[in-house]
Amino acid sequence: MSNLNLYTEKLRESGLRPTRQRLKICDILFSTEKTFHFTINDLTKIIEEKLNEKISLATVYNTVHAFKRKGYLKEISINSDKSYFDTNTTEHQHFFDEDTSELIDCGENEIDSIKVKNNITGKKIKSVEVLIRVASDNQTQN
Amino acid sequence: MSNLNLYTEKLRESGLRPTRQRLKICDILFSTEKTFHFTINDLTKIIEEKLNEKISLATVYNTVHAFKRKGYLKEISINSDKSYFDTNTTEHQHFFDEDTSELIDCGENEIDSIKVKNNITGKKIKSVEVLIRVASDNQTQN
DNA sequence: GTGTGTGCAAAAGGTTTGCAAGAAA
DNA sequence: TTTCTTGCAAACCTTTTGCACACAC
Repeated sequence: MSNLNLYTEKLRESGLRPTRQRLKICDILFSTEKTFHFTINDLTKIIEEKLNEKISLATVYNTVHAFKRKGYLKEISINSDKSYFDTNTTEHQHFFDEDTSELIDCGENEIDSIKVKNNITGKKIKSVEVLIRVASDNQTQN
Repeated sequence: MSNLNLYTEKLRESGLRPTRQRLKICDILFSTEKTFHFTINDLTKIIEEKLNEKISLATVYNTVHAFKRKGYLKEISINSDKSYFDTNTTEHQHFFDEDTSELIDCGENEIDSIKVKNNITGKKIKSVEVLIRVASDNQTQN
């Protein structure tokens, strides 16, 4: 609970009122140096465990989407029943470990940046997302 | 309804019984030269319109997943409430038009093939998926 | 005070499941 | 006749919505 003033300011700058709930979520998401990946469900659990209190599901959804809209979070495309979010909003790609359903950041050492040589006429490129699916070798097929 | 024997054989080879429902779905998915993208909902509608009959939702899901497991269909990763499938199972990437929620195939003219320089230790790369999100320029943000 | 944000419960939407009846081998 | 498949409805899960109350400014 260290950067409360910082978060308060950041939220206000974005036109978001610094409510208790939003500040707590900020604290969970942005107070560690390490970036991380999470689902809404993960986040809800972390809130309950770390803060020993409940923030309503609707509010968690609202907040996460607000933060995404403001560019503080990125959503990651995976074929999954649920949405994954990333506190690292810089351009980078991901490994997805199918054994554990875990996302792993992928840096420049792992993959060259992708150049789109021809785009669809009349459209603008919003993002280029790469997902490298991995699994252990001894995979059951079928 | 031309390739029924072909489909029957193909299904049998895969250990799938060539039922009436599966053959009809084969006919819809594989009898055109063009590959295409669809959601379960799309497919269900096509079945109803083209065949003037209903195949139960559960069966459509079963069949699509069976075909995916056998490698006759690919699932495409998009952040979406629904799953998209592709009858083109060769390695290729996609544009996703956010204005229309439409998938467009992406060939070698549009993007270089991706080389993964370093993989996660102990894991095997299952696939490398690229999704290029596009939208028209005059996009409302926030 | 006014406008936002929160919380709850209900609803929605896509997908899965259990199970009895039906078809293929 | 044994095994796989279908179809239906119910269940499930994630996400969204409506609305009254509470909070921020």
